[in-house]
Amino acid sequence: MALKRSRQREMIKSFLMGRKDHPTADVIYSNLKQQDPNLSLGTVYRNLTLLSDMGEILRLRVGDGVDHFDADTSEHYHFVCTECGSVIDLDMDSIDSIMETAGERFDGRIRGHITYFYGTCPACTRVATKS
Amino acid sequence: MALKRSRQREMIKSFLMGRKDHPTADVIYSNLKQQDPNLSLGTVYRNLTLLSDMGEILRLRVGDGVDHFDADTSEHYHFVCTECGSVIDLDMDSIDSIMETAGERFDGRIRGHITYFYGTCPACTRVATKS
DNA sequence: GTGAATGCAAAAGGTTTGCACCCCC
DNA sequence: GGGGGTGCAAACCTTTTGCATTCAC
Repeated sequence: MALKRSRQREMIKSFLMGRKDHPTADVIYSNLKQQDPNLSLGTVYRNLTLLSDMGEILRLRVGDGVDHFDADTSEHYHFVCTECGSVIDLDMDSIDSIMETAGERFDGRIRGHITYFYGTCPACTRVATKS
Repeated sequence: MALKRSRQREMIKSFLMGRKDHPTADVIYSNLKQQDPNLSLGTVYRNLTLLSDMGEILRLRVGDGVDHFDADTSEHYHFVCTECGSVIDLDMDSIDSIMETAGERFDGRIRGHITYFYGTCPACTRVATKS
């Protein structure tokens, strides 16, 4: 049951660390497939699941039906563009205090929250505004 | 292209209005199938999609891989139990102000946010605490 | 050498869709 | 009667999984 290192897992992790967007399994696969033609999609999924279970990466379910992955596990929030679907990191203060608000009239135990902001990203805003 | 009423759509909508949990398409289907054995799952999905496109119901993607539906379209928040998967309405004040926080250092246009709180629901908390 | 990891392909969900038939206006 | 809605089943997509093989320790 001991974890063994694998070239594939390292490829996947470092690919992810090198990107600020939040690629899907398929994007990761097609990119890495070029430098390692034997790579299989199942391996990509297995490692993404493993890494996120270990807490080394984040699995983002932004609601577009496809999982996105993020190597930045620090607390931060995401914005999803409803035009182009891109997922962007937000530089903002913590809003953890909303959990207190949520817990005031709730009997269970609130351990966390998932928040996605959506709207039009800078690039799409520019296009829409263009004269 | 004009919308015609359909017995099935009305069944679905009123079933949904009669529940405070947030059933999945399959739960809706199996329940209504009993009073209308000819009902098909495709029809349920088509109508749920139609109703949510019209804004008459909400499609909740809570991250468990299955869509949940809610006839209450008023602004409110949801809690998802990580033990039993139940989705519960939260009685809480608006946290729309988080959008201002999010927008401070962001160039795009933020139009909304989706927030799910997660943790242990009242029922599961009780079980876990039981001596 | 042992068992974890891979590659391949099949399977498993959940959701959508094509098509012939039905029903509402 | 025309066109939207339904039922049925097949198709779709993303993700998971079984199994024989390969690789790390």
